[in-house]
Amino acid sequence: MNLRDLRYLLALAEHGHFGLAAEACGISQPTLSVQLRKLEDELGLALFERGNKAVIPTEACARLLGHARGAVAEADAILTLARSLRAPLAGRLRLGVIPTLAPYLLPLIFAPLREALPALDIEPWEDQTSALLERLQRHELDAALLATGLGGAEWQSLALFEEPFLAALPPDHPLAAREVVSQAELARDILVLADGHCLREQALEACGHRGALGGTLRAASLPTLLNMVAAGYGTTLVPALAAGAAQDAGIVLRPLAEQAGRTIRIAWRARFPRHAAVEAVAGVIAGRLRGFAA
Amino acid sequence: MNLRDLRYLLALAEHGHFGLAAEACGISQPTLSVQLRKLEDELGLALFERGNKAVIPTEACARLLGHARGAVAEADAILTLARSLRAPLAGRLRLGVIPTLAPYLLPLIFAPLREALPALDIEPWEDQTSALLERLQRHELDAALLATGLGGAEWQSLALFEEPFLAALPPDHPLAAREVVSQAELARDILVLADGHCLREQALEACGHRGALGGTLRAASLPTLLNMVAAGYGTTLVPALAAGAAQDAGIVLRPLAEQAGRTIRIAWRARFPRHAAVEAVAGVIAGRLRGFAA
DNA sequence: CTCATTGATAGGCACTGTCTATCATCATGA
DNA sequence: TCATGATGATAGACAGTGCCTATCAATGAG
Repeated sequence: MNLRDLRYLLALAEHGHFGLAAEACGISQPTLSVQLRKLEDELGLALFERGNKAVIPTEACARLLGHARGAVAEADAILTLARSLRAPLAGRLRLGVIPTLAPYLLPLIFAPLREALPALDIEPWEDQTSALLERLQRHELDAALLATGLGGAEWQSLALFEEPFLAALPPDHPLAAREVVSQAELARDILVLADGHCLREQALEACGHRGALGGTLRAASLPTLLNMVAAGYGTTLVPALAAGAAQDAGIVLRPLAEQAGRTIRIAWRARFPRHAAVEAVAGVIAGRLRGFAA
Repeated sequence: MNLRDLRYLLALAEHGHFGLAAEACGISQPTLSVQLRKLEDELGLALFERGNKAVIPTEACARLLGHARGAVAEADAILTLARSLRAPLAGRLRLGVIPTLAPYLLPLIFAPLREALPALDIEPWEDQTSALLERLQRHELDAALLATGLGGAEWQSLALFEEPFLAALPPDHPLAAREVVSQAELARDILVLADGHCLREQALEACGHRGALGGTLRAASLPTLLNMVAAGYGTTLVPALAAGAAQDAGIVLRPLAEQAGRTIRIAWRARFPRHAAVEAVAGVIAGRLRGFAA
């Protein structure tokens, strides 16, 4: 049995006339005769009583018609739904974002994304890099905004923009009087984020620290870290997008003597079929942040 | 798109593995690969993300799966329903019966029919011959029990049994003393049914009357006619199956000098596909009434 | 590095859905 | 009564396609 056969069945039941039903189906009358006979043979029962003036469904046929209509309707629903899903730039896109980026970047890009890709429904998910990659691998995310490069043929990624690091100092800190701060000076009383944040390692590396800091306070989030710096517990490096939040917290920002920063990338599974949507999102974000490093 | 394709789709979504899904569908793995690729091409979207360890439905696919399940379920319902409808001796059979027969015959045959054809659901409909034939023609009845022969290639019929006529007399009627009553004597004060009842014409013909009776009382139904005879308004002919009812009404019955009666037949449209059911019913009725005329 | 697993591809075969042409049946009307 | 038109069924030919076996390509494990 076939969806086509069911369409023929419905057409014949509706028209009560082989010729007209065949025309409605876009086939010839003999074809309809043959196909319907086959369907009757397959089902093992007479579906229509052929009269001289009319072709009338048998009672058995009448009881099948509802199901036939149901099957055809479901099939049509699939076709319709597929047509609406076909546009790669439409539908839900689950986008992971690391915590040191999300609160500062997302407000900047939501409006441009909505304007450029109105049919794309972006669903953000904030977590640390390793968690995001696991979710990507489990198909629980479609793409992620990260600050680390990643290798392996299973991943694909695009660089979006460079985000410089700035020295963050309490207002009464001796270095706050300088125009420019060197990493070595900053490193003496630097505070960093807790384990798992990629910014932690990147900040340590930028300052020349190699191992972990013993006994140093560690903040669980960037806002907390900024508050600790503002309260005079030490210094830190902040990514440039968080500059506004840092200043609001009462922190003094200074450029680094040796420029340092991180590259924000968007990453996805290499086999992800809707990579076109990801690339479109990448284009919008890169466009919005163009020239940001300067 | 095809029901088969949808079954493949569901199997692959369930197993997440081309080889296993193909085996479940009873086809080879390459066939499943090809067919699924075709379905993806037709729908214009990727349905599965092929990984090295697993084949995972895309979100678009997940939204289609429900409809696919629906379509397949409806198709299966058609197959199941067809299997149960296939038995020709099952299901509803709408059986017309003329009014001068129904109340006397039906009580006799219901039990044997239920026993012999338990799956057949007989739905009686009482009306006069012409109305029954119209309903048959409109497919509102499947068969009818009639007392008249009927010609034309569009009809088919089987004789079931002969039903003799008996002379029906008021207890105090002069003829009630006879052992046998001749039609000519009976005809002098005969009462007949109203127009439309086939028994009216048959009774008149049996008594030698050719035209209509002027000014004679006409009963709308056989029970009424029997009551009129019992009350002494005149005589009549009753079909033998109504003998019990006539005697209950206080009527004296006598055999006719020249045997007369009517043939009860079952009739159906020549093209009716379930004629096997009608013929089975005919067999049961004929068997129950065998030897009735004697 | 080698081997096993998994999905994709190629070529060939058989089935079947479709067409045109034609027939059989039946009702209608001159 | 017979010709005519309408309707569905049948026959034969052809093209499309679903399916198989054989094989390849990519990937991951030992």
